[in-house]
Amino acid sequence: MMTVLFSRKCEYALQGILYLAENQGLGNISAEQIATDLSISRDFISKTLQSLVKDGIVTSHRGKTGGFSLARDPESISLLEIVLIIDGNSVFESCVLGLPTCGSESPCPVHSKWGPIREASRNMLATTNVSQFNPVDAGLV
Amino acid sequence: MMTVLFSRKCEYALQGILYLAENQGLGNISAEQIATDLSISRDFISKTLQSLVKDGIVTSHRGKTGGFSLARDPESISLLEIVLIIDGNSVFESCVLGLPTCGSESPCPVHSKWGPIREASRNMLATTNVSQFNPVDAGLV
DNA sequence: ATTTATTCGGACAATTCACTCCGTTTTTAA
DNA sequence: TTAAAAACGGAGTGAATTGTCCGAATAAAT
Repeated sequence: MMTVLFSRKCEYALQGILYLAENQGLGNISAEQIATDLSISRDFISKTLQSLVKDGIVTSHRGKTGGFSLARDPESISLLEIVLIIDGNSVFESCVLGLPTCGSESPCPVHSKWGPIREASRNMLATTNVSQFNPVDAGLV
Repeated sequence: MMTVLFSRKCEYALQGILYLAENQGLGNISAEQIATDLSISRDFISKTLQSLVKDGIVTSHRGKTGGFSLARDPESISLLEIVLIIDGNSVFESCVLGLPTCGSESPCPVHSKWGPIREASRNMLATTNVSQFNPVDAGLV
């Protein structure tokens, strides 16, 4: 497995959203520019952002001067929301050992130990919204 | 991504090791029986355990009455050791957003938040040894 | 000795994931 | 009106992972 916790597509979605948040107010930003600045594939980040358009997180405009921008108030967009859209919530509910029957009724050997860690990671993502990374929104400018 | 944190092979390795720990003292246990009890593929768990044989975690015997058993004192086998053998340590050092440059010098937006969670998960695995799951070793019998 | 039951090794098949490519549509600028 | 630049859609490619299969080697039981 190459990725840590999330799929590649999810990682790119998070990177892309954070990039749009950081550069909010600059109007439409093309996939070309995002890809260049993040050093990732243009076609891939383009497709990833397109799927976020369908979910109402991002808006897009075609044609010259077209591109992507945030569709909503950045304060209302948590990292968790992005993760749930792309990867679903299986990360937060599946057994870490892969046991299909693991649960509160028939817990696996590390079930109780893993629970708090899983909750902490979920909570971290839920309480982190993308406005914290815009210099203006975060009061850094 | 189907798995939570570890590769399928690593999940099976952990399941297999825990199974051998639980049934320690019963002599050799065949891949057939392990696969049946864990409801997974016999050939796959067999191959996975074979790789653990090479690392000195598990011993194997061919022929009739052959099978697998723990090679070492179960107290000396931590879950972390298994994970490092199969999946390596990239899980514990890679950026959760997938940014290749992320580190203490140029941290990603969630670097400081993710650090403690990563340490907690690593610590959980490091401090959990498989003897805790043998009824005799754990003093449950 | 023969049969049976196992690990072992290698090759192979299937699936998923990550990415690429190409043509179409849309929109702005010249 | 034409050209350029962008998102969009769909198909296709490559690699890694996952899982299967088969035969050989080994060892115990009969």
